Amino acid sequence: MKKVSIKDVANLANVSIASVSYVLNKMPNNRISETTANRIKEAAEKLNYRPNKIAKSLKTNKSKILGFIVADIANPFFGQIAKILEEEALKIGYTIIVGSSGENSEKFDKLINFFIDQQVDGLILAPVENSENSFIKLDKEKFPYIILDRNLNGINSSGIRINNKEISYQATNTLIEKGSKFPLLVSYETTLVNLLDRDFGFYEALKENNLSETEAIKVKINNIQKDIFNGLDKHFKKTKKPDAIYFTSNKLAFSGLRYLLKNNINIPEDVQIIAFDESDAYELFPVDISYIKQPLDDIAKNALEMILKIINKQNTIIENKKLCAKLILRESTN
Amino acid sequence: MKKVSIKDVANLANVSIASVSYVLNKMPNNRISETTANRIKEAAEKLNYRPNKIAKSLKTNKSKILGFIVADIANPFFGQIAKILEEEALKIGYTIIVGSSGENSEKFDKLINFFIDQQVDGLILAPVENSENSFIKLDKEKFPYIILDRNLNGINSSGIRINNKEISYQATNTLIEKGSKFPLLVSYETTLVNLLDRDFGFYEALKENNLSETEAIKVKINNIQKDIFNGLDKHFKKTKKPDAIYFTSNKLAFSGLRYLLKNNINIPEDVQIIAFDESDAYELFPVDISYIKQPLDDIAKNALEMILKIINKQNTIIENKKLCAKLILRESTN
DNA sequence: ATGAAAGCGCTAACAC
DNA sequence: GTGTTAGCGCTTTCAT
Repeated sequence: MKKVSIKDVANLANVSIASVSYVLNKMPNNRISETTANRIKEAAEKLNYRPNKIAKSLKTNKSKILGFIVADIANPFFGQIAKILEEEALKIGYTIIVGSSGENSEKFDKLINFFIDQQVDGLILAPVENSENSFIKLDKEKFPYIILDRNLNGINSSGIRINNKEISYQATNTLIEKGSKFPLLVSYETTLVNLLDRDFGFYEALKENNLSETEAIKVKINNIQKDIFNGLDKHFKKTKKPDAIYFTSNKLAFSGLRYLLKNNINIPEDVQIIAFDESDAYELFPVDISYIKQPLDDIAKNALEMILKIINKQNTIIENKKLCAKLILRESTN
Repeated sequence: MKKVSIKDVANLANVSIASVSYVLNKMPNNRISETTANRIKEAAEKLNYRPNKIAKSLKTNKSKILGFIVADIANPFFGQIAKILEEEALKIGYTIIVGSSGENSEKFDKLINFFIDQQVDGLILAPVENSENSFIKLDKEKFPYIILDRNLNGINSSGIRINNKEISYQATNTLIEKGSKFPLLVSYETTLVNLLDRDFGFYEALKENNLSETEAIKVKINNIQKDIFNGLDKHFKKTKKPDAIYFTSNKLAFSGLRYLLKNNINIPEDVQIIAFDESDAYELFPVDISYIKQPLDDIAKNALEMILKIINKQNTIIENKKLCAKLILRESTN
């Protein structure tokens, strides 16, 4: 069963391939009479003609493929965004290819190259630590890309992010309002600015309320479980135990809650909890956890819109969109 | 900054484009002397030449892109497989594009068409209910594809699946051995054979042990939470309450465990639990849940291997690989 | 050992 | 209103 090409359609309809192309691409139709147009459409239908996108891409120099590089596609946060991205892209004839960097800057760079070789029209990137060089290269080649979710020191590119600092401030303030005197921060040991902003928001709230800083638990990104168990163990063996915890990511909350569960620490009586990110998993925890809900849908849709603008050169200036996360209060904060 | 093409490399190296192609594709090297080869490599390096895969695809009629259609990429089961698939594919120069059907046969068919138009070399498909026609069409066009995870009545295609019936039998048997007299089945109302097999395994174990069948809870795929809450409510208000539950998917377990938690039903004292699929979420549940672990890594790797074989016509017969899931026993079964 | 050239399927400028 | 044709960047056959 040979593939049918534009030539076959032209033959059957007794027209030139140019006419077929014109009709099937719905060009401004002062060309081609309605009768021939119909003849062409019928022929295409009859032969079940499927235009070859590869050939089209080669000619137009547009692949209509977008690359999306995340830290880990198996993380529901990125999974959810990928899903929406893919659905929205499909509607306008774009395809998304996804790669997982695993927080590794070499893999990250390799994926970028692979995707560019694949002739993607643009990239949506969630940077990893030490990936600055990848961005410098992209900028030098003027390759269309945007940054999603994260932030790199010294790299100023268009991107979609959320109000990390403000929402963290708000979350911490809430903990304090509800009575916390010794709130504990559990966050990453990182240089990623978006994550550091979450810390800043926390500390700002402390300062504002004249609370002294307790030593935060700073977790290595590839040693989450252990670092958290050890850290919490230390804090909860003190006489002055934390009475509230702010987890700056779903994965951190995950391990942390597990610790609290195993050690019979009561929420919210002994400690209040607020965690960044929504998670299905919270539903299986005995206490409904208060959390910060990111606008995943908006993030994905805005990202798509922004990268398309850049590809089509409707945007020459650097644009930074900051979307608003929402604090969802439940049992774990009274 | 114009893109550099094979022509530019040829010019700089003072050779024909054919020679460039030969050298860069590492053809059997009785052609081209080592000196010219080096000259070409240097030129390519210097110009930072990146072969255009689109052009190559057009010529070779191979896109090196594989389509992967799942029910929901945000479901960790599929997310995990997608991740491994993508990583393995990358190693051999293939790209994976993923689509989510949302259990909708129309969307499923649309994605297939979209991916074929995209010139994918082959498809890895997780069928949805009533998607038989899509497969009949694919078979008619002899388009390379394999089926993953699921099974459709009347469709006999190459695929990767697991021992649903056997492992379900084993799980149920375990529940009974540990003392259950009234095990309850919570599964889907579906025609998907792989899921029905899980039911069969359950019933077979009952029969073998001369236990009478309790009325199973059959959940509609788009109304999981409600159906389960209502179903369990009914069962736990009877005098003859279930003393063990077998959930045939992670999503079912999810809602079910939530019910048990909210209603203070003790595990394993009141009911034992076994659930299909691993889940991070179980880690936040007060009791460690026994579960059936699917060999995700093997599933993905075998799927890739199998579709490649079919694409390269090394396989003309229909091959069905059945991988073995593993029962992981923890607290919820004593 | 190397080059010339055809052609993959399409778009779009140009010709009539 | 419709056809002719160049050419996108590459692979590969055939010639030399």
